[in-house]
Amino acid sequence: MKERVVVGMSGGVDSSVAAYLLREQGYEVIGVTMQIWQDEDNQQSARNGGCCGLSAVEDARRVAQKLEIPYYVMNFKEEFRRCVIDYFVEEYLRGRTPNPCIACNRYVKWEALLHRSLEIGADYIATGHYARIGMLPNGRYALCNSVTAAKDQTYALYALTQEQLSRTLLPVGSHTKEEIRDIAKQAGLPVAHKPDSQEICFVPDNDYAAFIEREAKGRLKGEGRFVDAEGRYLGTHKGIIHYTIGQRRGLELALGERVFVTEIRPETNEVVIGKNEDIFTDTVVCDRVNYMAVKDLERPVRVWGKIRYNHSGERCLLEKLPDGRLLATFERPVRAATAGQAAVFYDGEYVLAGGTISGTKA
RNA sequence: AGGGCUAUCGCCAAGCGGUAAGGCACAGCACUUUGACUGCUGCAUUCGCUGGUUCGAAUCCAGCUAGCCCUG
Repeated sequence: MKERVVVGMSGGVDSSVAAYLLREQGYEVIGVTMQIWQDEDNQQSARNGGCCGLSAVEDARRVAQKLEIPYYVMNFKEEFRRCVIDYFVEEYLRGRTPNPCIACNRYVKWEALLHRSLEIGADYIATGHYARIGMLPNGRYALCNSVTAAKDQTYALYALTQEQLSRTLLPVGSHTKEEIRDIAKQAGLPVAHKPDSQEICFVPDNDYAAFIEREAKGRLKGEGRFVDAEGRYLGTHKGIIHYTIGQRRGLELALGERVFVTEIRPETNEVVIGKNEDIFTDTVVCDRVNYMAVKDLERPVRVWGKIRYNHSGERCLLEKLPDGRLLATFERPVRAATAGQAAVFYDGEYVLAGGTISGTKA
C-alpha cells in the first residue's frame, strides 16, 4: 500500500517539483495550499509572490491538475496570526528583530499542517525546502545541507522537532536549484519560470514598519532619540520598530561618515548609533534552544555557527550555560548579532542545534 | 547703529580667472524565502542677491541681504 504524503504547495517552482518528485517516487500525493493571511479577493500583494502569496492558490491548483493529484486549500489563518503575525509584532515592539519564516515553519507548516495531515491519514508532509534529513548513528534525525546546493535552507528549519522530522520528506533537498528548474520544465509544470520568493510574504509593499504600525496601533512609543555611545543626542528616530542592529540605510543621519545602529533600547526608546567596528562581537548567547543532531550538549564543542539566514558562518566554540542557554564564542568576530534572530550551529554538515539570539553577553 | 569674518547640492566641504571635487544623507536597481549588510547607478547648466571688470568669474570689484565674532 502506497504511503500518503501531503505536500505544502506554495505555487512556486520548488514545492511544485517536490510534489512531482514524490509522485514519481510512488507516493500517494495530496497537494495542499495553506491559506494563512491574505483573503483571496485581496489582489493587492499578489505580485509579491511570497512563499504564501496570493497567486499561490491559482498556480498550485494548476500544478496539481497537471500532476493529477488531489488538491485542497486549508485555512491556517488563525494559527498564522497567533504564531507568526503576533510574534512578529511583539518582537519588534520589544526592540528585537524576529525571523517570521522560522516561526512559520516551526508552528504553522510543521505543527498545524502536519497535525491536520495526519488527521486525514497522511504518513508524511513535504515541502520544497532545500535541505535533507538524515538519520544519525545515535538514532536522531538531523537536517543537513547538500554541499553542492547554493541554496541552504537548513537555517530556517533548525527549530523542527524529532517528531516533526520523522514525518517529513524534503525531495528537493537532493538537487540544485538549476536541476529543479530543469525538472519543472521537463515535467511541463506551468511554474518553471516563476522567480524565487523573497521578502516577508505577509507584508504588503515590503513595508514591514507600516504593517506593524497598523497592527500595533496605540502601543507604539513613536519617535525617540538617536544617541551615540556617550549618550550625546544625534537626531530623532521614527520609532524603534524601524531599526535593527547593523542597519545603515534609512537613518537619515548625515554625519559625514557611514554610521550604523549599534543598540536598540526599548526602555528609553533610544537607538544607539556608532561605527561599523562597534557592532562586531565574538560571543553570542541564545535561548529557546532546539537540539537536533544531539539530545543535549554535555561538553563544549567546536562547530560552525550562522547568525542570520544569509551568513556564510564562522567557526565557534559552543557551550551550554548552567541555565540552559547556549554560549557561542567565535574564532573571528561576527557582525551585528541581533536579538530575536536565530543562531544555528552545524556539526559538519548536520544541524546540531539552534536557538534565538538573546544578546552578545552571558 | 564702529570694526572684522563668512555666504558653493538636504548636511559637511574642495575650489583662489578658464568653463562646479569628494564624503554623508537620499533615490532606484542588483543581491536575498526574515530584518540587515554589501555592490552598482543617479543626485548643483549652478555657486546668497543685484550690477560691474574680462574673450571668459563660484573665483576680481561695488552695492544689497543674511549669519557669526570683536569693540561700543
